[in-house]
Amino acid sequence: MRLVTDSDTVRRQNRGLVFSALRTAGPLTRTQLAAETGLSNASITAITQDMLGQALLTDVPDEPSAELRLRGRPAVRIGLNRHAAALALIEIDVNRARFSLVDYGGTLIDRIETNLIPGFFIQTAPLGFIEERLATLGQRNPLEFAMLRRIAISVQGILDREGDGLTWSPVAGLAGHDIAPPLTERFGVPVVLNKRGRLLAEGTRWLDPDLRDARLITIFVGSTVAMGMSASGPVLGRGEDGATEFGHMNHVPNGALCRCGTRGCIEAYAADYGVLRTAYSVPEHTAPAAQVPAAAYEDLIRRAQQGDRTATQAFNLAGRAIGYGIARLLAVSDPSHVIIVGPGARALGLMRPEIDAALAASFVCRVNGTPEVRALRDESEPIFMGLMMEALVDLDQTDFAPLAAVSARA
Amino acid sequence: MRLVTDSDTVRRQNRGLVFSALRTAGPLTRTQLAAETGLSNASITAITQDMLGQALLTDVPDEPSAELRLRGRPAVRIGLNRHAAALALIEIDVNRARFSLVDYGGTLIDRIETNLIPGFFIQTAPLGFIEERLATLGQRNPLEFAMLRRIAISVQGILDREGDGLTWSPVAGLAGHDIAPPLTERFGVPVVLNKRGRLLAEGTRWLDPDLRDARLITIFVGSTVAMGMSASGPVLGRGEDGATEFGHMNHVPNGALCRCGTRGCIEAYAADYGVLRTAYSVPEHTAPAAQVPAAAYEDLIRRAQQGDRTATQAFNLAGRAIGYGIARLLAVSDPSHVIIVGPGARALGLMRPEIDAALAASFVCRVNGTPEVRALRDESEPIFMGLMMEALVDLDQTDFAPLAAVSARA
DNA sequence: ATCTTATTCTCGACGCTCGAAATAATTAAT
DNA sequence: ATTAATTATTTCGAGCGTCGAGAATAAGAT
Repeated sequence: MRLVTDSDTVRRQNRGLVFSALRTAGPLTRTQLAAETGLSNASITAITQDMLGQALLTDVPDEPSAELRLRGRPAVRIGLNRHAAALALIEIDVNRARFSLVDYGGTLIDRIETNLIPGFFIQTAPLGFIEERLATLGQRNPLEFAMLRRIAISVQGILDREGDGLTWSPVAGLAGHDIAPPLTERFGVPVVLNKRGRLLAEGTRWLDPDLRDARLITIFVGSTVAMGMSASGPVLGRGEDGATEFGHMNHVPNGALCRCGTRGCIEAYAADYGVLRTAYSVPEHTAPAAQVPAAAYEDLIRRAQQGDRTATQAFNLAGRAIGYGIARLLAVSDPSHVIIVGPGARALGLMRPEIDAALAASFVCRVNGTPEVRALRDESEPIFMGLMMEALVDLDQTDFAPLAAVSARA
Repeated sequence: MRLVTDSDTVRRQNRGLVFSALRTAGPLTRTQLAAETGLSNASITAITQDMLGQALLTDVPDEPSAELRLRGRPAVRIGLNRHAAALALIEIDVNRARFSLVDYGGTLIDRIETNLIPGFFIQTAPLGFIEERLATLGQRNPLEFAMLRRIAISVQGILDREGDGLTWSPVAGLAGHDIAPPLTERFGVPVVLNKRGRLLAEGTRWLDPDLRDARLITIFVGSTVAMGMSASGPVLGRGEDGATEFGHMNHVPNGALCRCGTRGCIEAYAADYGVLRTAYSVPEHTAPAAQVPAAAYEDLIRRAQQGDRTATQAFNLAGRAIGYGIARLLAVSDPSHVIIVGPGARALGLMRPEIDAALAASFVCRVNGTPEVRALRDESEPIFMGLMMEALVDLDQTDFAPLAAVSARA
């Protein structure tokens, strides 16, 4: 439902524009800011004056190495004030949890990392685990923690309707608890759960300027298969954000048994356990391994690269599952780029022939051409980036852009 | 890219709200309008005064049968002025073309209907055909045609990037021509091509008030299989609107030959020609029939309903293709309703067991539940409705909402 | 006629953007 | 050193659209 627009909305929108310009381009002069946002110089002056007054922005002393000094009044750049806020970012994976404290400028202040054994959250309640580590971060950085404005969590699985917890997760023991409300209660700030797949896509766009305007999907291939979509405009996927259950899209009716208990999911062919199962000729209806050692998967890739028949065949099947999955997705969405990330990215060369074949055999690709498929090795960086930028932009737009001007007092 | 917001934007947005309220609820009093839009009475007075002055709105004389007259100043309802504009709507199907002239209130003024033989547009240039009939409409209704503001066309197939024409269409001979620009040139109004699949979904939402807030997908099953999505917010599918190539989503790698030339499309199993091919045990790699007589398809439904084995089997395969298609779609989107329309809607009973089975076997349905699947017999009504409402709302928001106030002169 | 009541209109204030003109802070030229 | 030129930023007043409060309007009720 569209809402009434008034001068409040105008302020929020245009301040949002200023934040967004500074967030993407870094510190800018007022003149650049006017050009970037499309606002007039007069408005930029008014807006930045307010924001400086509220300590959301700060003057950036120009580097003295100003070689190409122009004539005229020197421009002074202003940027986001790092000390305006702090955020806690939490990444929960199957085998690792990472807690980061960052400031409003996106600088890492402190970090706690914990390796998790499979089934860890069956023993230990996730909420307590999280609270404890957040408290530690708070004790170690009391000043910054006082400025805490958001807790953002990256998770895998399916969120419940309100986004308070998970209804299902590949991380055993994580689903079924209310996570966000108790944390909000305890730390007094909004808590957001984000799907890792989408963050990956968002983060990838932030990290590569060439992709800033791309409509891209990322496909994580590793212990699971997960997809995320991201584009500069709004993107819809499941649950109105850009996260999907791609890995559990059916590939073959009644096919291989997946960790989720269903048969024929893409994941059952393309995740590490699926590839290993095929490679070792284990019947495809056999229960999947709970966890695959990274070394075993790496080893299989090496064997396939050296021409081992069964290993090659396993990656062919994986590529076929992913390829048809993408082809089917293309019937309802049209990304410009497809990026394969995670451990499986190293095997893209092995899977590519089958992926390409599947795409070539699809009607939409024949008519509209094929999106660019590429690999990206490290997924940890983009996920963190996506989580952080998502939270920062949310803070910009939701908390700071609406702030009314502090009227000047005599 | 988000744009600067100023008082112009405010006016456009809020006027858009007024149009939208009147468009969905019919004539309203100023007080109701204020409640519906959230604007203050003062603003509604100002806005409606302008719009009345520009003859976009008009007083609706209250029905004298005002039984329950309240005390106080009687409220006077205002509604959209039918005579403010006219629109030409064109629906092009495989076997029929329909040209309608409607007014700003959505009332049909005149209509030309033509049956098409297969391959008609190979003989006759589509553009000339369209121009000729539009000209006829203009001659028959000169007064209304003078108010023409839009030409909106419903087509099947894949639009080119600019939306000027089609790159592919199941209507032979229709693709490959520039259609919109010459029409704009000749008639001096914007011309929009809309994908039939999406219009169907939009129109269905307009026709059934219960579905007004649903996230729905419609699947047309007949001579083709086509899907559209529609929801109250923005919906993204292929090409950023809610239209997709669902019918050409792969169902079985290297499967039955589709009219599009690809193998294994859903359509190759579920469109009329696919079902007939299966029912008559024609090899699935045989070239599809160019057109299936409606009677032949009806007949097959009757035979299946009477228990004929091969006929039943054909509809089972069709249901399976559609069911897995929906299940795969659900991995990346989450509609609340799935509506089967077109000739195939009569066969939903025959296909439903396989559709339900496919959904039940999917992971997402097990976790999130199954969307409601229902049939809708007539597809012509919702397509026309969707085409009309789409064009009217576009006219409201694009042309009329931005109109500045006519400043009062002494 | 007068009172009551619901609807609509009028008026002044407020908040925001904008263009134009003024001011500020430099370098280049004299 | 002073002045001119140049670029960046601020100030000022106008314009526009919303809003709340109170006034005007047009009935029914008494």
